[in-house]
Amino acid sequence: MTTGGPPTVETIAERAGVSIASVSRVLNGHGARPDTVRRVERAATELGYVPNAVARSLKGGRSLQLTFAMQDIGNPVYVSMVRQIQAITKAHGYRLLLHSTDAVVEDELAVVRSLADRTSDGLVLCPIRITPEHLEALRGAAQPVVVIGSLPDDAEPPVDSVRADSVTGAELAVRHLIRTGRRRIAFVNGPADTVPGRNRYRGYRAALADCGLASDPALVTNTDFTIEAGTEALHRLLDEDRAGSGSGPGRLDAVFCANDQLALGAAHALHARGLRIPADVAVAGMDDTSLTRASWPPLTSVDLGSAERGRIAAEMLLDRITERDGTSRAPARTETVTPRLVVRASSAPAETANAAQDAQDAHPPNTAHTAAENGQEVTR
Amino acid sequence: MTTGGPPTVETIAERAGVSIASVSRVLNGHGARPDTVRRVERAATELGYVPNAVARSLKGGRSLQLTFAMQDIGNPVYVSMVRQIQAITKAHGYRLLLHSTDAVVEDELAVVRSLADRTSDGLVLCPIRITPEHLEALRGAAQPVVVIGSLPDDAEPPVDSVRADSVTGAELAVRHLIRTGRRRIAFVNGPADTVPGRNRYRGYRAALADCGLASDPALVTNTDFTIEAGTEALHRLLDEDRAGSGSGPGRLDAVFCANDQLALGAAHALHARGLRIPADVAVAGMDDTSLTRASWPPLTSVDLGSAERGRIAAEMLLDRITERDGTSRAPARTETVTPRLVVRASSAPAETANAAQDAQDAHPPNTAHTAAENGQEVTR
DNA sequence: GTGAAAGCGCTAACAC
DNA sequence: GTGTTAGCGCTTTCAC
Repeated sequence: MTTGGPPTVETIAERAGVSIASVSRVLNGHGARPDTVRRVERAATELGYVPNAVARSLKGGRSLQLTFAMQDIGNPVYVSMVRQIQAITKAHGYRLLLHSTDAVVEDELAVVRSLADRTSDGLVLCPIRITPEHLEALRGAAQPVVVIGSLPDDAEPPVDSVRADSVTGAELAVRHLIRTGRRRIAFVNGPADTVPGRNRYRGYRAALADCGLASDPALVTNTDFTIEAGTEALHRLLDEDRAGSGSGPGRLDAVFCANDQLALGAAHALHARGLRIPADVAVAGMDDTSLTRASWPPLTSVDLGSAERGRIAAEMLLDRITERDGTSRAPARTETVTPRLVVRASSAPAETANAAQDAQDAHPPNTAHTAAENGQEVTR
Repeated sequence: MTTGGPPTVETIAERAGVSIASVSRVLNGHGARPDTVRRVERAATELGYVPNAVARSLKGGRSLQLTFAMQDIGNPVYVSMVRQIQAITKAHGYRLLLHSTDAVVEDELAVVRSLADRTSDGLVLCPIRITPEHLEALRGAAQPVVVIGSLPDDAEPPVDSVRADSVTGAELAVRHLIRTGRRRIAFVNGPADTVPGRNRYRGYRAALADCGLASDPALVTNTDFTIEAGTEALHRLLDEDRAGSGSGPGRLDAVFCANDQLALGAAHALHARGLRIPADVAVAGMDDTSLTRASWPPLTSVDLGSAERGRIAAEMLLDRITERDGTSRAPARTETVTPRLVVRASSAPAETANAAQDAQDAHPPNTAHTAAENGQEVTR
């Protein structure tokens, strides 16, 4: 008999005068006599019945939940990923579990291992760094995993992945700065011992070399990915640049930064010194976060496709999950998202900067031009 | 017997040569003979056993999951809430489900009702607006709910809630602007038909009145909570202000904005017109999001405690959940978070602004002073 | 088309 | 202490 708790199939069955099997069938639309359908639906409505999803999961072997794990949701890059992932999982009837690892490796591994607790049908993971332990954990994952980031160039990667092409991205930005007349281009990079740090530096060097410009080590610096660090780094570079101007070809005329936070920090340093952006120094960042529009002048940035990576990761994950119901398992895929330069006022050519400034009075320079217009610039 | 699937208590029991009950006891630390403990733990380790959390939930009646539902994670205010909530739920052994309602009322109601599916042990809800349907749904919620926002001032509110005091918050900002010498203070507000919109306007009016300043309707405007809307709104106000300057006491010397996005937009308009911040026009926003430090000069803003509201909401929810194991149900609580003014360079006094500008060359004006210093200013 | 019954994996009485 | 057993709420054979 039915107790005082929330209604269950049994409660409905009693009320409708049928068996619990019929209740289940009607509720899942598996066909029944019209009369039965009517009585069950009536009872369910009257009792305000809501199926117990946990019991369903246990029986069905699927939780209808997906997990997204990243360092810290405070980073705008992850915010755009979450938005995409959330939208897609929701559209497919999955709930989204959010997990912040706070950049603790052990926590990342724990997330992968906890896939075995059947709480989640799959995982999108943004690791800070891929260690051998990661690879082992991924290989033994109890549920499908998609990694956002760069897996080692292995013959057989353990899981699907989506990566940004930050080498090309950095090249795009630096070429753009050169093409618009800049010659002494500083580079404020993040930590050197990370994959993004290395790749963005490679892109910077490559673009300079391709355009026949020497790369001056005094113009490159590494620091943390924060606004404050960017400000401090640029003050330092400017001090040194001024001090050594006797030997060098003159003051720097552009700053390329490894992400938008650094670029904003750099812009602050320039403002504080009374240097004009872009008339005196052009500035460009990476990631094309919402900060680009918060900055004045609006910040040129390279969109490394954080939203798109989120979307692709979610889709890959859902593919794997539906695939599993099928037969064979396809080999792991690796997708690379094409970067896109978004030009805004912070990198307008120096010669036309003043004219542009006047024009801004009427039309604030929020209009962005993408690399589509100058796609041919991208050679690689 | 055991099939090829993932290991279960039964698999372990067979391997350890004990009953499944003993396995369960050992795994939950309920005491057993040392020998039994050893054998079970050994078997579990060897098999890489991970308990099925879904089965546990079904048996235990708790999912160990909590839900946070808000409009859109893209809004920085929600990001700081999520961070806090995530940290607290994690510390208490709960997973966090994220739900974006996209400001669709029907979706918000669905979230509340879906608490009956036992997928989540509780909900923190940030509704865009509280309708009678909301109240009804909240009253019948199958699990504890905490609302972040203003419930109607009812004798018995349906659930716990945490609210910001944006009336006082707006007053703080406007009083600060007045105290630092501003007299014609414009107000760029969000939509007028929302609770925040109404309250911020009340605070603005109250501060002006208290200081004996007339409030000029021509200085107040309503628009959307976006950067672009802020830019457009301020251009409009400036145009009108200039046009009617014959009758008015002169051009506006400060802008108070109902959130940081609007304030950044307003700052863009000022920059585009060549007006200096804060020398010509002071700017202040609300919410104290990360955008305040992205702006140049750094933006004065009122911290309405989004992080703290998130923290309190999560704690209230956990209280309710543990309480339920106890006896009686305490009446619904309502907490109000005290706003805090964070003064940055965008609102430095006009007279000293130029001197301050020079000082910034050495020390970028990132140092913030909180209302703690001038707390007595808050009279209400 | 419908009902009886098994079983998803686990925990907790209950007897021994 | 330990094993047997019931049962959380649901879906799905399997007979009828």
